[in-house]
Amino acid sequence: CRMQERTPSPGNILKATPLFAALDEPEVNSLAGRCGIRPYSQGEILFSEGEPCQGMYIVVSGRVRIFKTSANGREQVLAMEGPGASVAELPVFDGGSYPASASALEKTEVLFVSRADLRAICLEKPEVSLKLLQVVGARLRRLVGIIEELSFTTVRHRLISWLLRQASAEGRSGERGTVFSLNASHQELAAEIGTVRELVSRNLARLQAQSFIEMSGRQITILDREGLEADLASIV
Amino acid sequence: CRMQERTPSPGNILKATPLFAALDEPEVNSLAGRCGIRPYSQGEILFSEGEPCQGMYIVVSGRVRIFKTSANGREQVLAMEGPGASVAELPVFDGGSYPASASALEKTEVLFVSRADLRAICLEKPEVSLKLLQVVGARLRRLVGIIEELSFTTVRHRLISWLLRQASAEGRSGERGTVFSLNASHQELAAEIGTVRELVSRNLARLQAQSFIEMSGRQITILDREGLEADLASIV
DNA sequence: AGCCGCGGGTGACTTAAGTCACTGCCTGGG
DNA sequence: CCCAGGCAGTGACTTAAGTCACCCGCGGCT
Repeated sequence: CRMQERTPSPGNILKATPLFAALDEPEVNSLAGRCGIRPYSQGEILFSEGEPCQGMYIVVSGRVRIFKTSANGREQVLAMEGPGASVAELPVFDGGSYPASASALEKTEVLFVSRADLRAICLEKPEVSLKLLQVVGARLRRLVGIIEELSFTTVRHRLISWLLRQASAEGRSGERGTVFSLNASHQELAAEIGTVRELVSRNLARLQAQSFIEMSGRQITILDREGLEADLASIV
Repeated sequence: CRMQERTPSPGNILKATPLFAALDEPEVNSLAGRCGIRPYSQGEILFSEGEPCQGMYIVVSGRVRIFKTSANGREQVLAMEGPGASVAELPVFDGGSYPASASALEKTEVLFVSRADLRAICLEKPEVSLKLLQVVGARLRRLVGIIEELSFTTVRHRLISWLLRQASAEGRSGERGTVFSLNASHQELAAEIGTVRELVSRNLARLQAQSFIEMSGRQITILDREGLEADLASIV
């Protein structure tokens, strides 16, 4: 079902991006002329933490992963953004450097909007700023959620949350429960929930031993959704 | 040196708030007429997580603490805001509820700006939106910093960071090192660095035993700043 | 004076989290 | 076809983190 063979033009992308919904035809075209499409292959870095911020990115196709790296090589994922989402809107406005790094999870295309262009648009069309603030609000909520999970819960808890989220996002209902496939490696999953590979492996095994889930290959079946939810609630 | 006896008028406060620097005299007055000052006593709640967001607050005097509460009663501080800072700008724009709670750390006065008023101003004066985005950028950076600390470091590490931060913010240099007074209870400090009272107590004691710091009463002296910084860096 | 009650200190313990090392599997490239 | 390299599973261990219980001391209150 991958039918998106051709890259759309910058103009068409901008028109389809909620952020710029308030712009009219000539404005979109003017902006489109000044921002280019950049292709990235899997694993490639869009920008690294600490670099001066040049502008904002809009994901056209593929997925972008935003993350922090620790001194000893561990990673913590802050966000994953798919088509239509914007990346690094904020450093554009506070003049600082990028607070985290970004890489392409798969083959990815992004639209790049320079600092100056974005600021100009915001001054001209206040609705764009409001939309931006809305987008940023959602991002802030997610960060607060991460802090909450890291501060208050265990690895097991975070893993269960992740499984339930994944199941409701990508799961099809099978005869024995909701089924979905694990696209990420344990390593990657560990970075998303803030721990290390081994703990992901062990906790998954334990959940299977407790008959909460079943794994075969990259396939995961949620056998006991209520049980998992109860487990989340019960941690006192 | 507490000479701020009288509460200034809303208009004067707004004029002194960087956020609204772009507004001219009549605009400020118009806004001032529509927003009121609210006084809070120590420990009082401004708003609680999950409540629908009515508007934004600007701290006039005192300090506001923004925090999350866990099911078992633990707290995690997300931010502390003093005079001139704004609180809860973001939920105004994404229409959701407050993502965290806020309480007054001391006797505090805040200015309340309603959702509708703030949005109206942003549409009229795009510079205000840009300023808002800048403020929000700083907030986001701090949240990312908290995530980094929680995900990558230990309680000891976070405590040392806190001590060094506090020392450079409020410390006077004494003969044996930088001196400052611990205003917060161990309980409060624990909430700020994301742990529990007992660990704060023990880690402080251990730092004193290692001659990194000295405590007497609420007074803390940083005896070996370089040592503490080296300790931060050495955790591999 | 007596007695809360809060904030603080600490010993003893449990358990989660992380580290290290090694094994095995599977897959894609030569 | 075979082998290297990435991914995964797991045992054994160390240590940080948190929990529980109890004690102390001080300040305010009646």
